[in-house]
Amino acid sequence: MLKTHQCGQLSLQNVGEEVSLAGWVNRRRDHGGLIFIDLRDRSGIVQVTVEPEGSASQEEGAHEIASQARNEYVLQVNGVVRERPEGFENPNLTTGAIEVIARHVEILNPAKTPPFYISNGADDVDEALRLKYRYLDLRRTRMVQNLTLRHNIVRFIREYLSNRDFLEIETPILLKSTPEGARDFVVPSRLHEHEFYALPQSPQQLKQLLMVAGIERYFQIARCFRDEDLRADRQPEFTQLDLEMSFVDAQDIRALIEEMLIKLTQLVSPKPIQQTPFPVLSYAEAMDKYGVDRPDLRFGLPLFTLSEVVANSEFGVFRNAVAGGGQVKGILYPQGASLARRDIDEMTDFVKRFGAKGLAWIGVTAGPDGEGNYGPDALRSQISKFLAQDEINGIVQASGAQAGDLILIVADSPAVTAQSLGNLRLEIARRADLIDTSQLAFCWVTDFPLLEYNDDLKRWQAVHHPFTSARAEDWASLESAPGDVLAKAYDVVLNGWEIGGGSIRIHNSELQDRLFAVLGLNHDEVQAQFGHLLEAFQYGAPPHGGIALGIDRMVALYAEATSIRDVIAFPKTAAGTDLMVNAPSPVTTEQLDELHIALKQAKKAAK
RNA sequence: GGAGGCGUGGUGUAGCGGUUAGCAUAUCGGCCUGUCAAGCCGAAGGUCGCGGGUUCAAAUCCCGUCGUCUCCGCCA
Repeated sequence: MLKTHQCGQLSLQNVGEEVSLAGWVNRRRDHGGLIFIDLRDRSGIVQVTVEPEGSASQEEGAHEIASQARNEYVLQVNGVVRERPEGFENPNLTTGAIEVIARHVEILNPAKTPPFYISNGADDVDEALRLKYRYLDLRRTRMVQNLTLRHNIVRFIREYLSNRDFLEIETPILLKSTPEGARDFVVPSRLHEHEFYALPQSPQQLKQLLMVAGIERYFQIARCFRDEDLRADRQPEFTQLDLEMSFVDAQDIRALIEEMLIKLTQLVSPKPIQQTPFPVLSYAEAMDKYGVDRPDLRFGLPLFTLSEVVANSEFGVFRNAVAGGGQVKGILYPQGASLARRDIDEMTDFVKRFGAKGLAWIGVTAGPDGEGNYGPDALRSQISKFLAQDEINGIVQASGAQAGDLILIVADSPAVTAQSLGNLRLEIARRADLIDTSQLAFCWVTDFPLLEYNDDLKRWQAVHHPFTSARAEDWASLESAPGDVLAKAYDVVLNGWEIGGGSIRIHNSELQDRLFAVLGLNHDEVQAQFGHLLEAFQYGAPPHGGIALGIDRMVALYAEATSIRDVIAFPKTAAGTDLMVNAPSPVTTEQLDELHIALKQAKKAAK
């Protein structure tokens, strides 16, 4: 070993010891006589002090070598740990009470000047540059911390589940394409002309087959692949804690995961959990109150329904929305009644992104008059003149608005209303700074619909996936009222991010056949896609269910990163490219020939 | 597939129709024994992403294009 200690671990305990350190020059302060070098390794930073040339503390030449060192040079330093003289401690450094007086300094490797700052904590470097030089970006303290946190989280999960009799089992990466769900990444087969593997979107079918195999308790830290467009919280390849159990019901899995998340949080986060046991909301409740199926419970601002109040209003926008099967719902902007018109216009544009045609607003500037009415003097609104007095009173009452508050209203289809107000709720919280970031707000969302109607395909589709079981009492209405059937499915949500979801599966091939029939899949299609699974279920499949947690998102939340890219060592850009290795890239004609592949004219080249 | 933001010395940015393209920091040289965002003096460093257009004149306005970020669609 070139080193006896890690830089960041030295303390007053080590005073007097002769140590060998090796690491990178974080910063150098050359006073001509004295030279200070902040030496950095993964553990942290320690100050190396090189005394003037000829000092008894050092070998000949050490000062000269130290004066040649530059940022990011790789150094080995031998010297004695010394308590810093009084008044020269650095409280900003964990090792700030001591310093290492250099006896011998050696440059193990010089370094080019890095293309961006590594040593200053600022996070303001162009991300494309960080990604191109990711190996330098990862030297930064923040990134080392994120990778360490990720390791600790995964290690805890492995231990927790192993202690509960789970087996970690690997499943294939080269697998089979299924047209359902996300777009697959496909891999051409050399040995089988014109045939392809697909990378798994998740190990879903394999973990169910492991249950048929009698494994009973399985987990895997699994890489998953989906060829869909990216977002800040979505990468084409991502990591899930994939888990499946036999002989359980939804509550068992939820209890297991909830305990794991609570213990994990205690281990890796200084923040308290807002509420335990985790609140449980039905999907219907979540949509009604928050407009999303992954509510951020760190703040209030519930949506309220005004459909009944304005169903017969003179105001056509409201009346027609209700008459057409839509909804009129609102949200409160606390102390927003005096917002500039420009702010309101910005929020109107904001909800239009989600399909809303407009945003009605009523500023409540004063309390009601003696008869309980909110008259013109108490309101600031572009629509109040179209509304009857009792409608206005009803709206204010339903909103719970106090003087000074602003009521914002959307009238549209239930889907558009929910989406626009659900997102507006987050926007208001950001604008008014209402998000309590000192807590972690977990919750469960349950009782999802089993099926949703796809207007484009004119058929029913599985909301979760086609192996999800309906609630026992709902099987009877599968064919008669598919849209009303609720699933034994559950999502776990943290601070408004869906961090996981799962379900109890169908283990009975008769019920599975009925579901496929409702999904409009004919026998041949089912056999081609899922035949192996259905056949397996005929050999004594245990009742089973599971869950998958998004590791990248979890780590990002604990790390307070805004993008999962910051907790992935080598992530891809929003266009799915890797800027460091330059992927994807063309392959040679020889490679294509072996794969029996001919390329069509590229779209770009055709122009 | 669509919408929007950004692109100026290595890095971060100012400039938004006429500037010698400014500042900070990094880099290089000199001085310096207690700094920790060290300091002081000096130097070097720019095809203003790329292409076209408008104009007497473009970093600046317009169009296209490339890269990147965010969002919508998409993500069982």
